Amino acid sequence: MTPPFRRTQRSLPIALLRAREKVMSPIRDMLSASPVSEQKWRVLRVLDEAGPLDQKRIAAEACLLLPSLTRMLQGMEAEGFVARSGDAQDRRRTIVSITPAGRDLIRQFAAPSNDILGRLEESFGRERLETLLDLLDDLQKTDL
Amino acid sequence: MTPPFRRTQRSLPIALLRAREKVMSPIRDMLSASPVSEQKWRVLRVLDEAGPLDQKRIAAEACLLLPSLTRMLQGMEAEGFVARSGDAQDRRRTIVSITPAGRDLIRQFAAPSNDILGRLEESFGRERLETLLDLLDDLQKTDL
DNA sequence: TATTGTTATACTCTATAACTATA
DNA sequence: TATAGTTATAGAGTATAACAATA
Repeated sequence: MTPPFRRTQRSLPIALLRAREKVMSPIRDMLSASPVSEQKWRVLRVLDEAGPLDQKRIAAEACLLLPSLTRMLQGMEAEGFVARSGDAQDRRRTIVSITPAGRDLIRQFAAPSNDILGRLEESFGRERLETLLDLLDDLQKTDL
Repeated sequence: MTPPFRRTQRSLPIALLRAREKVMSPIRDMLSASPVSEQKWRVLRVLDEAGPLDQKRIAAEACLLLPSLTRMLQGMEAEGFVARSGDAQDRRRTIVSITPAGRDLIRQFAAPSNDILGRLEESFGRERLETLLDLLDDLQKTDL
């Protein structure tokens, strides 16, 4: 009788999780010295890069649910890291942008974050890392 | 001034998360019809594959913290999916094994689970999936 | 002294549904 | 009617420390 499943080593969901835990471990250590959670950090990274976005888009980009995001943004707005304003074209929408304080936070942790990923690049190999990122990107775009 | 970070599309932690969310989405739908959470499902998969393990090892394999695992195993034991027994050699340890009911649960969801991953393999490509799994496996083993 | 596992505790995020306002 | 976002609520998992038993 053949086993009903791929071995967990060959299970894509578990492999993705294990790889992510590996990479996130030092980043979590870094973020523990910051005023934001891992999830809030993702929101800041997305806003810093993409510019102002509505909440639905942020939720999709940062892999969060809208109700979770609402709560997080309320906190982050109170802490001064993001600002929210209504969309004049579509008044159902709220446009969220990163503030100077939010950018300062990002910059403050840019160095340690890049150190971590630089070390990874060194031991794992730049070319293989590029290949991995390409594959992950394609996977995300694959029809299921 | 160059941007201080890689684009989030090229950020490994976010790429891993997005890819995982993509793959997990249909699997979560599947598990919603089961009596176990995503995390408990991981524990069952690990036990089914590796055989009886102590809790520290399960936690490492399934990417869970020991206190979380303790609570989950108490529930799973009450539900009859796992059994726990003391280790005669080292009486600090608890050995956990999957029960017949646990295996039944695994088998019950083997087909839909493999369907999902089969569809993925079809659209993403078998060879690229193998490459991706190899890279993820290597990443997990990389020194940081 | 170090390790395995448990308990306690506080907190955060997840998940769903119901609701408001706007389109 | 559908969509964007909020609120409410329940529950599960995360994280840390402190503890017990054993090594």
